[in-house]
Amino acid sequence: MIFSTDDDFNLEKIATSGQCFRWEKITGGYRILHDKYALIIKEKSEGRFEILADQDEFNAIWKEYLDLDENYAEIRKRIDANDKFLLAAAESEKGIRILRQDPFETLISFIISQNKNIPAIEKSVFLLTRYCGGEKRDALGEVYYPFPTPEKIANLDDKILTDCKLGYRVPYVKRAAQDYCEGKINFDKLKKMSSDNAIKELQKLYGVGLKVASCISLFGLHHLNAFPKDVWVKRILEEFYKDGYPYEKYSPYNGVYQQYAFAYYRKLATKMN
DNA sequence: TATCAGGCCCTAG
DNA sequence: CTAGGGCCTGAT
Repeated sequence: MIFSTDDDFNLEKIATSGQCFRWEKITGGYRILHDKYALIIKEKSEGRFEILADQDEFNAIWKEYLDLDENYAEIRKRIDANDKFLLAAAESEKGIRILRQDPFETLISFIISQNKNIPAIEKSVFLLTRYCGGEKRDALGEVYYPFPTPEKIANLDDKILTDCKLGYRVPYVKRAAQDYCEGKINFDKLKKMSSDNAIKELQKLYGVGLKVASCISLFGLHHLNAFPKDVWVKRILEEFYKDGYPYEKYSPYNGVYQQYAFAYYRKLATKMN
Protein backbone atom coordinates (compact mmCIF):
# COMPACT_ATOMS: atom_id res chain seq x y z
CA MET A 1 0.00 0.00 0.00
CA ILE A 2 0.91 3.65 -0.24
CA PHE A 3 0.66 6.21 2.50
CA SER A 4 1.36 9.90 2.34
CA THR A 5 2.25 12.50 4.90
CA ASP A 6 3.06 16.18 4.74
CA ASP A 7 4.73 16.12 8.14
CA ASP A 8 8.48 15.74 8.74
CA PHE A 9 9.43 12.18 7.86
CA ASN A 10 12.85 11.24 6.54
CA LEU A 11 13.80 7.57 6.52
CA GLU A 12 17.53 8.07 6.33
CA LYS A 13 17.58 10.63 9.11
CA ILE A 14 15.64 8.31 11.40
CA ALA A 15 17.80 5.32 10.45
CA THR A 16 21.03 7.13 11.31
CA SER A 17 19.75 9.01 14.36
CA GLY A 18 21.01 6.36 16.76
CA GLN A 19 17.66 5.56 18.34
CA CYS A 20 17.15 2.27 16.48
CA PHE A 21 19.64 -0.44 15.59
CA ARG A 22 17.69 -2.73 13.28
CA TRP A 23 16.92 -0.57 10.26
CA GLU A 24 18.65 -2.02 7.20
CA LYS A 25 19.25 -0.08 4.02
CA ILE A 26 17.87 -1.78 0.92
CA THR A 27 17.54 -0.54 -2.65
CA GLY A 28 15.32 2.51 -2.59
CA GLY A 29 14.42 2.30 1.06
CA TYR A 30 14.72 0.37 4.29
CA ARG A 31 13.83 -2.87 5.92
CA ILE A 32 12.68 -1.98 9.41
CA LEU A 33 12.85 -4.64 12.10
CA HIS A 34 10.89 -3.91 15.25
CA ASP A 35 9.97 -6.36 17.98
CA LYS A 36 8.87 -9.47 16.07
CA TYR A 37 7.87 -7.57 12.94
CA ALA A 38 9.48 -6.52 9.67
CA LEU A 39 8.49 -3.80 7.23
CA ILE A 40 9.77 -2.97 3.75
CA ILE A 41 9.37 0.75 3.10
CA LYS A 42 10.40 2.89 0.14
CA GLU A 43 9.89 6.56 -0.58
CA LYS A 44 8.39 6.87 -4.06
CA SER A 45 8.25 10.65 -4.12
CA GLU A 46 8.26 13.51 -1.64
CA GLY A 47 6.11 12.41 1.28
CA ARG A 48 4.75 9.34 -0.54
CA PHE A 49 5.80 5.98 0.82
CA GLU A 50 5.27 2.50 -0.48
CA ILE A 51 5.13 -0.16 2.20
CA LEU A 52 4.82 -3.90 1.84
CA ALA A 53 2.02 -4.33 4.33
CA ASP A 54 -1.75 -4.21 4.14
CA GLN A 55 -3.91 -1.55 5.70
CA ASP A 56 -4.69 -3.64 8.75
CA GLU A 57 -1.06 -4.31 9.58
CA PHE A 58 -0.20 -0.68 8.95
CA ASN A 59 -2.91 0.49 11.32
CA ALA A 60 -2.17 -2.12 13.95
CA ILE A 61 1.60 -1.79 14.10
CA TRP A 62 3.41 0.68 11.90
CA LYS A 63 1.30 3.78 12.25
CA GLU A 64 2.02 3.81 15.95
CA TYR A 65 5.64 2.71 15.65
CA LEU A 66 6.41 5.55 13.24
CA ASP A 67 4.54 7.94 15.53
CA LEU A 68 2.43 9.20 12.64
CA ASP A 69 -0.17 10.81 14.87
CA GLU A 70 2.37 13.33 16.14
CA ASN A 71 3.02 16.54 14.26
CA TYR A 72 6.74 17.24 14.27
CA ALA A 73 6.50 20.38 12.17
CA GLU A 74 4.41 21.88 14.97
CA ILE A 75 6.98 20.83 17.54
CA ARG A 76 9.70 22.55 15.52
CA LYS A 77 7.72 25.77 15.48
CA ARG A 78 8.05 26.07 19.24
CA ILE A 79 11.78 26.70 19.03
CA ASP A 80 12.83 30.13 20.31
CA ALA A 81 13.51 32.51 17.42
CA ASN A 82 16.68 33.65 19.18
CA ASP A 83 18.00 30.12 19.61
CA LYS A 84 20.13 30.14 16.49
CA PHE A 85 21.82 26.83 17.12
CA LEU A 86 18.64 24.87 17.66
CA LEU A 87 16.86 26.57 14.77
CA ALA A 88 19.68 25.57 12.45
CA ALA A 89 19.78 22.07 13.89
CA ALA A 90 16.04 21.53 13.45
CA GLU A 91 16.08 22.92 9.93
CA SER A 92 18.95 20.63 9.00
CA GLU A 93 17.64 17.53 10.76
CA LYS A 94 13.89 17.82 10.29
CA GLY A 95 12.50 14.46 9.33
CA ILE A 96 13.66 12.75 12.49
CA ARG A 97 10.79 11.28 14.46
CA ILE A 98 10.87 9.59 17.84
CA LEU A 99 9.84 6.01 17.15
CA ARG A 100 7.56 4.19 19.54
CA GLN A 101 9.83 1.22 20.01
CA ASP A 102 9.17 -1.83 22.09
CA PRO A 103 10.30 -1.04 25.66
CA PHE A 104 12.04 -4.35 26.28
CA GLU A 105 13.92 -4.19 23.00
CA THR A 106 14.92 -0.63 23.86
CA LEU A 107 16.08 -1.62 27.34
CA ILE A 108 18.34 -4.38 26.09
CA SER A 109 19.60 -2.42 23.09
CA PHE A 110 20.66 0.58 25.13
CA ILE A 111 22.35 -1.50 27.81
CA ILE A 112 24.36 -2.97 24.96
CA SER A 113 25.05 0.50 23.53
CA GLN A 114 27.32 1.69 26.35
CA ASN A 115 30.90 2.28 25.27
CA LYS A 116 30.10 1.18 21.74
CA ASN A 117 29.71 3.03 18.47
CA ILE A 118 26.64 2.50 16.33
CA PRO A 119 28.01 -0.20 13.98
CA ALA A 120 29.22 -2.20 16.98
CA ILE A 121 25.83 -1.88 18.67
CA GLU A 122 24.07 -3.03 15.51
CA LYS A 123 26.39 -5.98 15.25
CA SER A 124 25.83 -7.13 18.83
CA VAL A 125 22.06 -6.72 18.57
CA PHE A 126 22.03 -8.67 15.32
CA LEU A 127 24.10 -11.50 16.79
CA LEU A 128 21.79 -11.65 19.79
CA THR A 129 18.71 -11.97 17.59
CA ARG A 130 20.41 -14.57 15.41
CA TYR A 131 21.55 -16.72 18.30
CA CYS A 132 18.04 -16.66 19.70
CA GLY A 133 16.64 -17.82 16.39
CA GLY A 134 12.95 -17.96 15.60
CA GLU A 135 13.65 -17.22 11.96
CA LYS A 136 10.88 -15.37 10.11
CA ARG A 137 10.45 -14.03 6.59
CA ASP A 138 9.66 -10.49 5.51
CA ALA A 139 7.30 -9.51 2.67
CA LEU A 140 10.08 -10.09 0.15
CA GLY A 141 10.66 -13.61 1.43
CA GLU A 142 13.96 -12.71 3.07
CA VAL A 143 14.90 -14.14 6.44
CA TYR A 144 14.97 -11.98 9.57
CA TYR A 145 15.13 -12.65 13.27
CA PRO A 146 12.58 -11.25 15.70
CA PHE A 147 13.82 -9.52 18.81
CA PRO A 148 14.21 -12.22 21.47
CA THR A 149 11.66 -12.54 24.25
CA PRO A 150 12.76 -11.76 27.81
CA GLU A 151 12.51 -15.46 28.68
CA LYS A 152 14.85 -16.40 25.89
CA ILE A 153 17.52 -13.92 26.89
CA ALA A 154 17.14 -14.72 30.59
CA ASN A 155 17.92 -18.36 29.87
CA LEU A 156 20.82 -17.85 27.48
CA ASP A 157 24.17 -19.31 28.35
CA ASP A 158 26.79 -16.68 29.21
CA LYS A 159 28.99 -18.11 26.49
CA ILE A 160 26.38 -17.17 23.87
CA LEU A 161 26.07 -13.64 25.22
CA THR A 162 29.84 -13.33 25.11
CA ASP A 163 29.79 -14.51 21.51
CA CYS A 164 27.43 -11.59 20.83
CA LYS A 165 30.40 -9.34 21.70
CA LEU A 166 28.69 -8.02 24.79
CA GLY A 167 31.86 -8.15 26.87
CA TYR A 168 31.38 -6.83 30.40
CA ARG A 169 27.73 -6.10 29.59
CA VAL A 170 26.86 -9.82 29.67
CA PRO A 171 25.66 -9.77 33.30
CA TYR A 172 23.82 -6.47 32.72
CA VAL A 173 21.81 -7.87 29.81
CA LYS A 174 21.10 -11.13 31.54
CA ARG A 175 19.95 -9.53 34.74
CA ALA A 176 17.70 -7.06 32.96
CA ALA A 177 15.96 -9.94 31.20
CA GLN A 178 15.69 -11.92 34.43
CA ASP A 179 14.35 -8.93 36.34
CA TYR A 180 11.73 -8.44 33.66
CA CYS A 181 10.70 -12.10 33.84
CA GLU A 182 10.38 -11.83 37.59
CA GLY A 183 8.00 -8.92 37.19
CA LYS A 184 10.44 -6.38 38.58
CA ILE A 185 10.05 -4.09 35.57
CA ASN A 186 6.62 -2.74 34.70
CA PHE A 187 6.79 -0.71 31.52
CA ASP A 188 3.12 0.27 31.61
CA LYS A 189 3.65 1.80 35.00
CA LEU A 190 6.87 3.49 33.91
CA LYS A 191 5.12 4.95 30.85
CA LYS A 192 2.62 6.72 33.04
CA MET A 193 5.33 8.32 35.15
CA SER A 194 7.13 11.55 34.35
CA SER A 195 10.38 11.05 32.47
CA ASP A 196 12.36 12.15 35.53
CA ASN A 197 10.73 9.58 37.76
CA ALA A 198 10.92 6.82 35.17
CA ILE A 199 14.62 7.53 34.70
CA LYS A 200 15.15 7.30 38.45
CA GLU A 201 13.41 3.93 38.53
CA LEU A 202 15.29 2.59 35.52
CA GLN A 203 18.62 3.56 37.07
CA LYS A 204 18.00 1.03 39.81
CA LEU A 205 18.60 -1.70 37.24
CA TYR A 206 22.05 -3.23 37.17
CA GLY A 207 24.05 -1.76 34.31
CA VAL A 208 21.66 1.12 33.70
CA GLY A 209 23.02 4.57 34.48
CA LEU A 210 21.67 8.04 33.78
CA LYS A 211 22.41 8.12 30.07
CA VAL A 212 21.01 4.69 29.26
CA ALA A 213 17.96 5.29 31.46
CA SER A 214 17.29 8.56 29.62
CA CYS A 215 17.46 6.79 26.27
CA ILE A 216 15.02 4.12 27.43
CA SER A 217 12.65 6.82 28.67
CA LEU A 218 12.78 8.75 25.39
CA PHE A 219 12.89 5.92 22.88
CA GLY A 220 11.18 3.07 24.72
CA LEU A 221 8.59 4.84 26.85
CA HIS A 222 8.06 7.71 24.41
CA HIS A 223 8.69 10.33 27.05
CA LEU A 224 9.39 13.17 24.63
CA ASN A 225 10.76 15.32 27.42
CA ALA A 226 13.61 12.96 28.35
CA PHE A 227 16.95 14.49 27.46
CA PRO A 228 19.83 12.00 27.15
CA LYS A 229 23.21 13.61 27.75
CA ASP A 230 26.00 11.80 26.03
CA VAL A 231 29.45 13.20 25.40
CA TRP A 232 28.24 15.02 22.27
CA VAL A 233 25.31 16.71 23.94
CA LYS A 234 27.61 17.76 26.76
CA ARG A 235 29.86 19.40 24.20
CA ILE A 236 26.87 21.20 22.68
CA LEU A 237 25.85 22.54 26.08
CA GLU A 238 29.37 23.74 26.78
CA GLU A 239 29.76 25.36 23.41
CA PHE A 240 26.36 26.93 22.75
CA TYR A 241 24.57 27.14 26.09
CA LYS A 242 27.17 28.38 28.52
CA ASP A 243 24.53 30.26 30.51
CA GLY A 244 22.30 27.22 30.80
CA TYR A 245 19.96 25.31 28.57
CA PRO A 246 16.27 26.36 28.54
CA TYR A 247 14.75 23.04 29.57
CA GLU A 248 11.65 24.72 30.97
CA LYS A 249 10.91 26.59 27.79
CA TYR A 250 11.31 23.46 25.67
CA SER A 251 9.26 21.19 27.88
CA PRO A 252 7.59 18.82 27.06
CA TYR A 253 9.65 18.27 23.90
CA ASN A 254 13.22 18.43 25.16
CA GLY A 255 13.96 14.98 23.77
CA VAL A 256 12.89 15.87 20.25
CA TYR A 257 15.14 18.92 20.21
CA GLN A 258 17.95 16.87 21.68
CA GLN A 259 17.71 14.61 18.64
CA TYR A 260 17.98 17.52 16.21
CA ALA A 261 20.87 19.04 18.13
CA PHE A 262 22.72 15.75 18.45
CA ALA A 263 22.41 14.80 14.78
CA TYR A 264 23.32 18.29 13.60
CA TYR A 265 26.33 18.64 15.85
CA ARG A 266 27.66 15.25 14.86
CA LYS A 267 27.29 16.20 11.22
CA LEU A 268 29.26 19.40 11.83
CA ALA A 269 31.90 17.50 13.75
CA THR A 270 32.42 14.87 11.07
CA LYS A 271 32.56 17.50 8.34
CA MET A 272 35.41 19.19 10.17
CA ASN A 273 37.55 16.04 10.12
C1' DT B 1 50.87 0.20 20.63
C1' DA B 2 47.72 3.53 22.46
C1' DT B 3 43.44 5.71 22.44
C1' DC B 4 38.63 6.29 22.08
C1' DA B 5 33.70 5.25 21.29
C1' DG B 6 26.52 7.97 22.39
C1' DG B 7 28.87 4.53 30.25
C1' DC B 8 28.56 2.07 34.38
C1' DC B 9 30.27 -0.21 38.54
C1' DC B 10 32.93 -0.04 42.39
C1' DT B 11 36.20 1.64 45.59
C1' DA B 12 38.64 5.28 48.04
C1' DG B 13 38.80 9.58 50.14
C1' DC C 1 28.99 12.25 47.33
C1' DT C 2 32.53 12.79 44.11
C1' DA C 3 36.45 11.39 41.53
C1' DG C 4 38.78 8.10 39.03
C1' DG C 5 40.33 3.39 37.57
C1' DG C 6 38.90 -0.69 35.10
C1' DC C 7 36.39 -2.83 31.69
C1' DC C 8 34.86 -6.20 26.50
C1' DT C 9 35.41 -4.99 21.86
C1' DG C 10 36.38 -2.89 17.35
C1' DA C 11 38.17 0.99 14.73
C1' DT C 12 41.81 4.14 13.81
